[in-house]
Amino acid sequence: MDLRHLKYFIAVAEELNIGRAALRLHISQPPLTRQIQQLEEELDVQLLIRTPRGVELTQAGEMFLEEARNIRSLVEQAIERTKRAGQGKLGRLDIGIFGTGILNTIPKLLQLFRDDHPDVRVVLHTMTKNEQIEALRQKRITVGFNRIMSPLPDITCELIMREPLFLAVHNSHPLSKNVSVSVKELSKHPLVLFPTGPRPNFVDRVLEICGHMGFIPEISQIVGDAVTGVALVAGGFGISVVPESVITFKPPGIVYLPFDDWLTGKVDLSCIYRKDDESPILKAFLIAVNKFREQHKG
Amino acid sequence: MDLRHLKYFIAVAEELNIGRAALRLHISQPPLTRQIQQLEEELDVQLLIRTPRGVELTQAGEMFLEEARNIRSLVEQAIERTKRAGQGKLGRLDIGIFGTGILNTIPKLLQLFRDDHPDVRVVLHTMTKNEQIEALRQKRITVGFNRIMSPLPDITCELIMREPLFLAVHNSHPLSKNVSVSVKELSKHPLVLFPTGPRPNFVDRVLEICGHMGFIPEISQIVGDAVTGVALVAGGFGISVVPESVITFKPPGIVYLPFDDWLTGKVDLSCIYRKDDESPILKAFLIAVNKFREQHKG
DNA sequence: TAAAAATACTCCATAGGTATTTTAT
DNA sequence: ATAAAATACCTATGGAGTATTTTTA
Repeated sequence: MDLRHLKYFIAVAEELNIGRAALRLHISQPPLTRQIQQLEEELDVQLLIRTPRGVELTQAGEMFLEEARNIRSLVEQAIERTKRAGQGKLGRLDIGIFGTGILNTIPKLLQLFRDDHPDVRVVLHTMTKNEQIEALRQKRITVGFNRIMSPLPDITCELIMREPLFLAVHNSHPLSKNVSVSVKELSKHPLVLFPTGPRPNFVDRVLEICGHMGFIPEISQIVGDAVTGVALVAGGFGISVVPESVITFKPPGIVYLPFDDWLTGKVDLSCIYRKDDESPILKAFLIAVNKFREQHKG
Repeated sequence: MDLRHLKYFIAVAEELNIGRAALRLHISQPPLTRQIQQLEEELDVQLLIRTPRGVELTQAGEMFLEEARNIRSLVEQAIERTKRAGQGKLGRLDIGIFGTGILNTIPKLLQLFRDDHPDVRVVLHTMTKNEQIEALRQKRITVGFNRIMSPLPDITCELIMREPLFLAVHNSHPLSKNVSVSVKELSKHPLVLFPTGPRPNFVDRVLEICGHMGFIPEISQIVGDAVTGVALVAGGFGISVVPESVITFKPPGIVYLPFDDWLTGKVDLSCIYRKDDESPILKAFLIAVNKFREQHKG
């Protein structure tokens, strides 16, 4: 039995006349008769009662009609869903996240993606950079987010945006009276940096910037994440440097200041994915990334 | 697309290797490759990622696999259900009933049928003999039950059992002291008979028996059904004649007596159905009727 | 007797087979 | 270098067409 038999039987059951059904199916009457006979033979069931006016359905025929319609609609649905999945419109997107990107940028980007792909279930997984790479390779995630990325042969790293850095100080600190500061100020105060975990990371980026300016800062603490770092600053434990994303998080007493020699003071946010990943969902996601860049350029 | 594509795709998705799947399907590898390509082309979707080790599923492939399995099981179920329907094991049996048969005989017979056909829904419709015939012709019912039946060209009437008649008297009545009575006694007391409705019916059967014995009884009342008739006898309104089925209904004060010249005093219970009805459910029912007759003969 | 279904036969599209090539690690 | 998939080409099953016969109310 195949789907043709179902289609033919449904037509016959609806027309109650094999000749008319054949017309509707754009075939001639004899092959339709034979297909129905074949179906009856295969099922070992009489589906139709032949009358001189046409045919009528037996109880088994009624039952098979119902089932055939169910199958037909399930098949149509399967085709539809599969096509949509093939266009990246339906399915699941697993994303690895870590760090400050999640505070502002990533939600905006995901919003953009979900507007175009409401039926894709986006699942976020908090993991370190190395866990992301491992998860990408094992296909547990499709996309990761990172700031500092050494090049890898099998992973593509695509820049999403380049964010300026800000100084975080307590409002009791003398620097807090300025409207902007120089990177050189970092040499004069103990620094709270983040994150802990595998290097290189944002800590090294800050050290690199200081290096460009010709000094090595004094690090008072390295903490797990930006929120903890800012909380320490709010508690008077020194000053810190944060990407722009973080300034939406502003506990009492915290002041964020731009760097006036900020040209050097930037940090990237990138997304990473498997080089050999051709999946339509990833393609769709990268289109959203491009849109996001368009919106945030300049 | 047809069911072959689903079967093939499921095999490939399960083996994750086209060659192995082809072995399992007892076909060679190239046609299987082509069928899968055809499927992908038709759906305009990449279902498989070809690797040097075999294949793996894309997200769309995973989705289609799930759908394909659903369809396959629905098809299997459809075949199974239709076959069972074709054997009269599944479906619905509409039965027209009327009169005293329902008190004892019909329930026993239905019990027999349902033991063998638990998945056939038996629906009882109370209707007069003429309504039964009309309903049979319109296929609203498949079987009817009757006691007195004039032959019809399109309806078969099949005897189920021949029941002896009993006299129903009140225990204050002189006849109630006997162990059995003669039909002739019916000439000496006013008779309560049933049913009302289209003739000929049980009333005529009783008159016929009396006629054979050479007298015409005095009819005090004709009531709708046996239960009403017996109730009247219990209330002292005369005596009545009932088929054996009725004696399970025994209100206080009622005594049932067999006829000692009972050879003439019998009444039939028959089932009726369309002569041209070939449905397996009717066949199954008639098998149950035969079984019932076997059990009750002699 | 007339409308519909069934049968007889013919043709060709396509599923499947064999042999071989291409591909990707 | 190897295992698997893809391609090329051939064969033959069976679906569809035309003409005709059978059926039954």
